[in-house]
Parts: sequence; C-alpha cells; structure tokens
Amino acid sequence: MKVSREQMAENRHRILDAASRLFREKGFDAVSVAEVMKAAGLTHGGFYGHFSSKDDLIAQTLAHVLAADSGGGGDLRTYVGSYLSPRHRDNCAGGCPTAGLAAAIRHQTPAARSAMTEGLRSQIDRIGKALPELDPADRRRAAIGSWAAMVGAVILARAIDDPVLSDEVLEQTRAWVDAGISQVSAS
Amino acid sequence: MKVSREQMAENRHRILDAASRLFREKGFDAVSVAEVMKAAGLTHGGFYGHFSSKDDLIAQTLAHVLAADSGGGGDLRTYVGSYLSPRHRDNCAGGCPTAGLAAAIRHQTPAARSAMTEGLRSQIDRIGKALPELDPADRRRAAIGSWAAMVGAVILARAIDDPVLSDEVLEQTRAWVDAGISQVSAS
DNA sequence: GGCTAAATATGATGGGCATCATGTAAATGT
DNA sequence: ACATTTACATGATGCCCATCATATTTAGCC
Repeated sequence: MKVSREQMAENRHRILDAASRLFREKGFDAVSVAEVMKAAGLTHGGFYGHFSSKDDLIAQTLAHVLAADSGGGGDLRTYVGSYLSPRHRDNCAGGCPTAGLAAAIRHQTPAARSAMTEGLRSQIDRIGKALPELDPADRRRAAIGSWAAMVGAVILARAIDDPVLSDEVLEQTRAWVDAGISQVSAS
Repeated sequence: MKVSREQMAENRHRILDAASRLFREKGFDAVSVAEVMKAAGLTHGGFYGHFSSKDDLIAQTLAHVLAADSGGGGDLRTYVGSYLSPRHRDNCAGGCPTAGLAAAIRHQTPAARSAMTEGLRSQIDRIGKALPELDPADRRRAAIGSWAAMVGAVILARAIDDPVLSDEVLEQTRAWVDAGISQVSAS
C-alpha cells in the first residue's frame, strides 16, 4: 500500500538507522536486506524502491552515519576517555562507525570507500581543532596519531577474548594518548 | 587417491598458507572453502578430511599464522617504519594478520578469538621487550599504545580512498609513535 | 469523488556455498 | 604380494540471500 510522502521519508530514515546499527553490530556481510527491512518495521519487498542494491544501501548508510558522527565539540581528553571505555567497546551497534566498519571498507564499492574517506577526513580535522594550543604541524600529527591509536585500541579490545587484557588495552592506550597530547603540548 | 603421510602433512600446510593469504586479502566471509582448496592445488572434496568445518579452518589458520608472526627481534623504530609503510598497507595478503583480521574476529568462534588473543598477548610482550630502557609500567604502556596506533593506522590507511591522505596517516602515525617512544624514554 | 501513480507486501527465481555421499587409487602393514 | 585403510576427487543436496515479478492499497491530483 502506498504511504504518504513524509511516511516514506521516515521509512527511509528508519531503514538507514536500522542498517547502521545492524552493520556495526554484525558486519556488512552478515546482515541481509530482509533483516534490515524487518528491523525497520517493513518487509523486504519495498527495499528496491529506496535503494538500487545492497551496495547502494551500504554506501548511503555510511554517508548517513558518518555525517551524524559528532565526536563532540567538548574537551578532547573527555572524548578520548569515553571512546576508550569498556562501555564503548561493548556497544558496537551504537558506537563509532569507524571502529566498527573501517576494516570492512576495503571490500566495499568505491562509493562506500569515498564516504568513509570523507568521514575520516573530517574526524581528523575535528580532533585537530580540539588541540588549538599546538602549532599546525604538531596538531596534525597529534590528531592523526591519536585517532589511529583510539580506533586501533577499540578494534583490538573487541577482538580480545580476555576481559583483563581487553580492559588493559583500553586503559593503557588512554594513558598513552593523554601523555602524547600533553608531551607534545609541552614541547 | 591416497597420498603419503608426508605429502598429506605438506598438503595441510599448503591449505593453511593459502587460507592465511586469502583470508587476509578478502576476509573470512568472501573466501569459500573451494577457493582455499583450489589455491592449495587440491579440490574441495578433501577438505573435511583435514578440518571439521570452515570455522575450524579459520581457527587453525589463525593459530598457524599468529605463531609464525615474528615482529622481529630487531630495532623497534625500524619495525614501526616498515609496518607503517605504503608497501605494508598495499600488501594485505602477505601483511600483518592482526591488521587484516582483528576487526573480523568479533564475529568468529571462541576458538578463533582465543587464538587471536594469544597472538596479541605475545605481540605486546614482544614490543615491550624491544623497549628495555623503560621501567616496566612505561614499557607496558608504550607497547600497548604503539601497537594500537600501528594497527589502527594501517586499517585506516587501507580504508581511505585518497592516496595522499592514506600516505599521510601512515607517515604521521609513524612520527607520532616515534615521538611517543622517545618522549617516554626521556621522561 | 474518482483516477492514476506510487509505496509496500507477498511470493518467485536463481546462484553461491558449506557440507555430505560416494567413488578411486595408492600407501601402509603383514 | 595382498588386503585394507585412507586421502583425495567428483558429484549431489539443501539452505540462504540478493534481486525480480506481481498484487494490493492508498496518497495525491483533477
């Protein structure tokens, strides 16, 4: 049955949100189109009215979730602390899309890779802006190095099957990033 | 046809090597059992004589490749430099299994996760041993923080669709890790 | 109010893949 | 040397999934 324009727009939004959560939680391959539609409260039939293919859904979902990805205008240390927390590690579905999906981007279409690239570019810029006390070269290096460590630590912490070591990876990386930012600031 | 004991052992080894390369290059899901066997010079029929399932192959492949993963007894800065090189970024199939597979471990069986955990534990220890000038607490923090940054940077560099930014992520992370190691050493 | 087009539902279709069944020939032990 | 076991090959089987075909209902326009 046909639905109103605004209902359709809301449906589309729900599909993207559902896809975003499911992809982060289970990976692109392990989520079926039908599963996404069901999570959005629809059936699989209407899917191709919204997207031309599953690859198209992936690309649009990435653009959607990376645009929404704030990173916060707040204090960088606070952000690092929450990023490198057990809570974030355990919340794949609602957590950072870069940590959850960056490694899988390699196997996706150019459109998806492009969306991820732009998301990373702006994330690096955002972190850089949170380090105004540094000169531009140090700022760039600190932003990229910190971001790589943060993403890497969450990926490793999620891969590790021992809660003690997993917690340690998060906490030591937090201390390391904090120290790196401070040391550069002091140099 | 039956083959000799040693031929069978060699076949098994070839299967694991082929699987290791294919998994790193294309991911666990995108590689079929038949593809692995073909790459090993066999047909898919004999597979279940060597492994009880594809999941079993994944777990054994991880144990195989992570045991072989040296990380080198050489200089840490040299290792970091080669790890964070465009050459390594572009060589998924032959590159670090952690960078290629860690993010996918989340969706694998407990046996696979356990193999990855042990691999990471020994890798962190190895990096720590390459920092003998630090006291134990700093050493541990530097080892974990550096390793997280290295893995994260390679994953990000591989995800990015712009060679300039991708190269920059590698190079800036290399500089950041170098500086971090030095700063801690000097503190 | 009635017509038309569009959004979604239900129900195929076809291919890929993990796993299994069976055949075959060679290695191993006596 | 022979029997037997066994490692591998060939050839199903059945499931899951992306995509398509068709039906249905209702929004949007006159």
